[in-house]
Amino acid sequence: MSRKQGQTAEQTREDILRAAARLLAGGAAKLTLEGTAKAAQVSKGGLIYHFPSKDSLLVALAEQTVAAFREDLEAAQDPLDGEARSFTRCFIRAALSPSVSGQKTRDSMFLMSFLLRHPEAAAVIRSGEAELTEQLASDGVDPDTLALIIAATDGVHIAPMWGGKEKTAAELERITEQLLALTRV
Amino acid sequence: MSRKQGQTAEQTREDILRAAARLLAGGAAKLTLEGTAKAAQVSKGGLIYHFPSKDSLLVALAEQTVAAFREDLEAAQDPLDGEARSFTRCFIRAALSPSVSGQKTRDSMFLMSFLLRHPEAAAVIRSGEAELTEQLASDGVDPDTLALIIAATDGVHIAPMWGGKEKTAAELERITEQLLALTRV
DNA sequence: GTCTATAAGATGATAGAC
DNA sequence: GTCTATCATCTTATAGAC
Repeated sequence: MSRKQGQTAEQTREDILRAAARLLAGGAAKLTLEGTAKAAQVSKGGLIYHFPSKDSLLVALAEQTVAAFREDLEAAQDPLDGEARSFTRCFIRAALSPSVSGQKTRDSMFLMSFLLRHPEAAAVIRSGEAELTEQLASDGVDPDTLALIIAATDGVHIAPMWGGKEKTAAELERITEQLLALTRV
Repeated sequence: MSRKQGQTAEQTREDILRAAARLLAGGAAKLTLEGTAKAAQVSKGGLIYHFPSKDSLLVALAEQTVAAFREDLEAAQDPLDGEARSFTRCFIRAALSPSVSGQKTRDSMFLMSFLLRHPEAAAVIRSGEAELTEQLASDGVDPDTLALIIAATDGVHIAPMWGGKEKTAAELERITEQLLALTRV
């Protein structure tokens, strides 16, 4: 009894991941298999066919999140910026670009903070983060300045969780400029 | 059958809140009444006497968290700093002082991100945060600079959740100096 | 490849003893 | 003021039909 007959297994898998991400983005306290299945318009059994355990679902979600930021990073590369410390500037633009930050920030922070409470998913996120931190550390920016840059980009994303308003594109632009300037001293 | 005979009700209440905070600080995915009671060395029934519902426990935890930061803020006031924008500097020192940040940051971030998923507790935290934001906004610092300061202090606290190492006292000092300098231009 | 049914365990909350 | 016992509900996961 195939409900999603027109779809490949891969498409159904993505439907499920998208549904789970959407539920968590809203700040839900918990994610249940049944609730996720309903939101993805799949039966609970159907979901479990694709993700044999809850952990496997959360790990897939974490992998998707890490991969998405990697793509944002590559999209933010500026072929004209051949100077020193260009990777750091690329990171700043990727982290603060309105297309990444606008609207999606609060959502992805809720998602991340949820995943970080589940050891297996947390390991995926932390290893992605460690790789990024290492790349940044070896880009030549003064360590204290780099610490400030990383803290500021993280902080921009998290503010909306406290209830702060999302930054406008103009505000993001001005923060981006302040941080970019720090890499050019 | 009073197990905690030597204690006042208030002391038992605090034992329970402390135990709950400790459990959540470790990044636990959920907080159960039974687990909390066990950690506080009280029976489940005993806990429920003090906190009639789980929500009431979480709200008390949120109130305690907000009040604690208020106290840190007052302790960070510098009677010698009578110049303009001194409240912003007070905030920077309070948020980044090693006694507040060291070791406690990751823990309190896990606690906060948990409470923010529970509407009633989240409301307490967000209203405390709104009050603080308003005080900062009216302290005279340029809005874009203030945005950077707030983002950076938030970011310093959250980094350890991603797996980043806690900042050393010296590193905190240098970030503090960079931010304080921004209020004096 | 997706579904139903159900087992097995955990959880929040109540009632009432001491 | 704190405890035990119990209930109703929810949740993950399995087994097996279609």
